[in-house]
Amino acid sequence: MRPTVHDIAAAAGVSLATVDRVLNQRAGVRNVTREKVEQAIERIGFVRDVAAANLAKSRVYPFVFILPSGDNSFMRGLEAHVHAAMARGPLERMAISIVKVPAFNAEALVGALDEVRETAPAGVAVVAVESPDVIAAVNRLRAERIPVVTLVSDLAGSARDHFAGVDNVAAGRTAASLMGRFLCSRPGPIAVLAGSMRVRDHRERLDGFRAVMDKDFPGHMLLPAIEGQDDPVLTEKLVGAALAASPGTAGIYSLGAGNRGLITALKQRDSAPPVCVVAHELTRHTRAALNEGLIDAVLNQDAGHEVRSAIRVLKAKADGVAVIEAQERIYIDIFLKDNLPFDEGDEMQKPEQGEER
Amino acid sequence: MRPTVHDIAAAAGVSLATVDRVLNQRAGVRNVTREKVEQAIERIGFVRDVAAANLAKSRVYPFVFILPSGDNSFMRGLEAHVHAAMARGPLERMAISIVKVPAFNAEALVGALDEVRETAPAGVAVVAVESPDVIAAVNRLRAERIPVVTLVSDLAGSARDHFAGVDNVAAGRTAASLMGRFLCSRPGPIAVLAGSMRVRDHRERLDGFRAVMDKDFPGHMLLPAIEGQDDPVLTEKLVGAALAASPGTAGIYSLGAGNRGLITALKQRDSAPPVCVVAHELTRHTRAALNEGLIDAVLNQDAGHEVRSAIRVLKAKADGVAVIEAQERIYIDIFLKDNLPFDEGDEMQKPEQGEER
DNA sequence: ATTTTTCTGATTTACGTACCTCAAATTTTC
DNA sequence: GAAAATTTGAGGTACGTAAATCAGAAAAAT
Repeated sequence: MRPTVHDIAAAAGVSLATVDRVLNQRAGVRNVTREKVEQAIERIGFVRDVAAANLAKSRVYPFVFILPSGDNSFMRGLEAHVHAAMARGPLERMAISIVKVPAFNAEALVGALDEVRETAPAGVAVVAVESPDVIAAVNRLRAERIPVVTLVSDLAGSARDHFAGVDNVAAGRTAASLMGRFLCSRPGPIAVLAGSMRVRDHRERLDGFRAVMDKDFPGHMLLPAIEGQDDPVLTEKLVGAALAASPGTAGIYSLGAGNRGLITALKQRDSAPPVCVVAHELTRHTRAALNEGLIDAVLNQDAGHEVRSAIRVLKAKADGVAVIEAQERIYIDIFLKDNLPFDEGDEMQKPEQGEER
Repeated sequence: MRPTVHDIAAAAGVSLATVDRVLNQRAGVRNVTREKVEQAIERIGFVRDVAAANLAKSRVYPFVFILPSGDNSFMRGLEAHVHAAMARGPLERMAISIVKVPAFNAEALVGALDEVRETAPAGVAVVAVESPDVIAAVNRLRAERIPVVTLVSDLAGSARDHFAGVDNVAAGRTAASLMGRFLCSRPGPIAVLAGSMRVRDHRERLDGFRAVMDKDFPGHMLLPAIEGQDDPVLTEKLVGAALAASPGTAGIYSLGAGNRGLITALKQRDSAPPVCVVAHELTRHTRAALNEGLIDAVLNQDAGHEVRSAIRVLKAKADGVAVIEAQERIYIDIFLKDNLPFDEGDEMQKPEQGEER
């Protein structure tokens, strides 16, 4: 049987009340006594029964997710997963709430972070925007011992506890590696399609992609990035124009949110020589395109994993329990048409009105 | 606030004792009363607080993992992960134990399953061997409402609750797809290296591999499978011989446990024309070979994920709680040298004395 | 040495559920 | 309609921890 607080009291030769004072860092214990108790805890290997403690405290964990608003459908998918977690929240004594802020707006994010801090939550998950002010705001949360997890997009230089997301440089490198090998030394320039170059994860992907392309497949020229602003119509137009301008284009790396427009553009040139396409995020559109052979590979980050991982980490941090690092590492999933997961139960991956990302 | 048993009693107009009798399916309640209580539960949306219930019951979950013995290092890695879970077991009221049976011995497995059943565990995870007797033994467990999860290797036709493992046919298909594209229409036969063709997951991988090769890359002949019995020395000899016999070999698919011998054999022919190699399971040997360019891609199943997933599912089933299907799907990880996870905290992936699988 | 302050002990209640006992009420059986 | 059997109610204790009160002991300050 696991030792209990009573066992500590007995082992330390003090009363239950004193043990409680030490355990819950209440005032009114001399240092000598405190040390005696702490040694006893160490000696008998006591670990607090978190479930019982929560029951006694009738504790709920108020967790806050700060997400960008707007119609980025990857983010909307992420939000759907947070909602799913909210629904099962009560079962695990969690009260998850969502705060939305305008995308890529550091000032608004700082405001949200500070407001959230006032409510003294048990943990905060945030899709970070890079800025010194945001770093400072996150650090203010940490200064009040509120656990912070960055989601999807990390915040380098901050005191955040954890990052729940993929290594985007590695993702870009992998995309280049696949692309280069799939091209089979067929020459021709490579087009890059992004939403906007002002987003860190997109920049990182491009950096990784370019690094491997330059090093391992130097024969290919990288065309300047097309910025489709995640707009299907605009993207289709720009991609069509780019392909017309460089008819010899050998490959396209779609590292952002423009897949739907990209796919439409690709369909309109079926007689043209094939182009090797590597895209990000598995949605119903990219899935279909993979199956049709329009897209050769899709790199995916599992939003559901990211959300659940963030919650697990927040809870562990709130409880002062160690996290299983290996469990919380988010892998880049590589999908070819041959290892697509079955559809069932996949609603979350393909938001209803969602575009491709 | 969540409704409690007291709320049920009030809502149904009965006493706490009666609510308790209904909730815990004790005898001595008329059907009319039972229905009244059940309707009240439904109406106010009561869900049992599992943590409090477990506390009251001082419940521990005795889970049993039945693993094959022998020196298959993938299995030993799996066992290490089970041990890791055992260590954190008490924290979550779990008492995990391991039963080892001779590998691929259906009779021994049946004996183990029946013996385990006697101990009335809260759940059983088993690396299945395919046989009607094993199916029957698993069904006997299920008949006593003991949750059963198959691990790594599934048991088709049984009443097991869940399979914690990858889709090996899809893995084989993916390997073929990568291999075919990486070969860039370079001709030549393809060698297949297996441990033994009597294992279901190996067979499935080969089936998937062959299907895609025949369909999408019909130019390549598949050489008969080399069975290296997971022995490094034997494997090295056989692979060396095979490469010498077919000097034009374009690719090697290592679908089993022979990676260490394979790598040694590959190193001894550095002047020979390059061979495209796709292997299974990321270990320190395959990782190094990836980095050196000896292996082109590694497909991996994350043993840690599988173990933790199995435990989560067993616990959920034992509690009568729904599982999050999307969370429990084990993906095939594809590793190129560009997306290898960092080393830190990776001990479990590379068992100390472990060979390549 | 006395007062004040600080520390410690003993005890109680609570969290939500499980499980037990005993008596009372109700239904069934003859 | 009485006896027997079944069903229900009321109440308590327990699980391991938190949090509180209040009295008493020890230390510090005067």
